[in-house]
Amino acid sequence: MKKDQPSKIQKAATTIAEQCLSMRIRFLNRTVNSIYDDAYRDIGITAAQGNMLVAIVLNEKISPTILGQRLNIEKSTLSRNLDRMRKSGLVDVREPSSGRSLELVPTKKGHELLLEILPRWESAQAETRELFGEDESIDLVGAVDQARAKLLKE
Amino acid sequence: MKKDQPSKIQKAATTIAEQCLSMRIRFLNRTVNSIYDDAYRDIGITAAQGNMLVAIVLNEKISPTILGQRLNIEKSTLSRNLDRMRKSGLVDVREPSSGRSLELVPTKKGHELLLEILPRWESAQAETRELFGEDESIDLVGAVDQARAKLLKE
DNA sequence: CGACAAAGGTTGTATATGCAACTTTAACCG
DNA sequence: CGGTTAAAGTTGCATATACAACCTTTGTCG
Repeated sequence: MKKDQPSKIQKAATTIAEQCLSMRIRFLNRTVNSIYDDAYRDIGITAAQGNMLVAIVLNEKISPTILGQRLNIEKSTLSRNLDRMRKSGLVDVREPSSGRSLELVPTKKGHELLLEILPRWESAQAETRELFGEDESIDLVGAVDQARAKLLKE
Repeated sequence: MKKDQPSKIQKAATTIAEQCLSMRIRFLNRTVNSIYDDAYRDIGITAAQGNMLVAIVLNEKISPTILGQRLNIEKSTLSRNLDRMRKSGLVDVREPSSGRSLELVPTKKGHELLLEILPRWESAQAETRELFGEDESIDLVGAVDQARAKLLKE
């Protein structure tokens, strides 16, 4: 028994399903970040907050605007994420010492938390590599870092 | 003038920043999905909904539970996403004809929307490939599809 | 058959995200 | 120096996401 000829609509759906990057990146995002969220859960932070904390520790006094450019996070998103991190005592959001940019500074608690994060990160990172294969993981780092550099240059 | 010896904390932050997959996948997710969201905005859908619609068109009468397994979307998330798509007339959520699984069926509007989606998807897909490089895009599709298959087998 | 376990969904709560509109104020410029 | 512009942030609203707790109903099995 022959199937019906696939309609234009079916063909469109097939093409998209077979190639779509958005679909795959969303899948990747849900799957991988749930691994990191699980790993960090017992120390009361999320993957999003862990990542931001790392960036702030490496860039003391960075402004939200610059941090947002580096991570490509929209300013309103960042504003609220920082608010949560401030409320849970991970970062200080200091008034500008000059100009109009706020200054982000990790608190003592924020610094110390990094030592709790590290082993959990290692385990989540290993689990992710296991799932997606060593080689692909490495390519991903390179590809994203290259794209980030390109976006920052613009 | 010599810098201070980097502390254990600084080293942890550096290691994570240089290698973390979670951070890069979040970046990728924000960056790429905003391209697709922009492309679809004028037809009133999001990348998330476009992706789900494609999956439902290719799998008529699929149940939310199965769809959730395929896309690795948590059932409560899916429940609310489907609710929005039902409200905007893209899918019917039918009562089970047998057993207890709902049946998802694209509406006429949902089907027709795919023809509007296709050219917008092509343009977003091209823009994404441009940004991340042809080769990396191809690897990404392969790597994610492989991981999806692995997760489904479990 | 009747009790119970498990599957399928929904709802409460919270985080993460982005767009649009707004406020404030530094910075610039005539 | 005063007026305008644009940068930096915040707030309102909406979507996407997940965990936990719950409700229903289907199977199952003694």
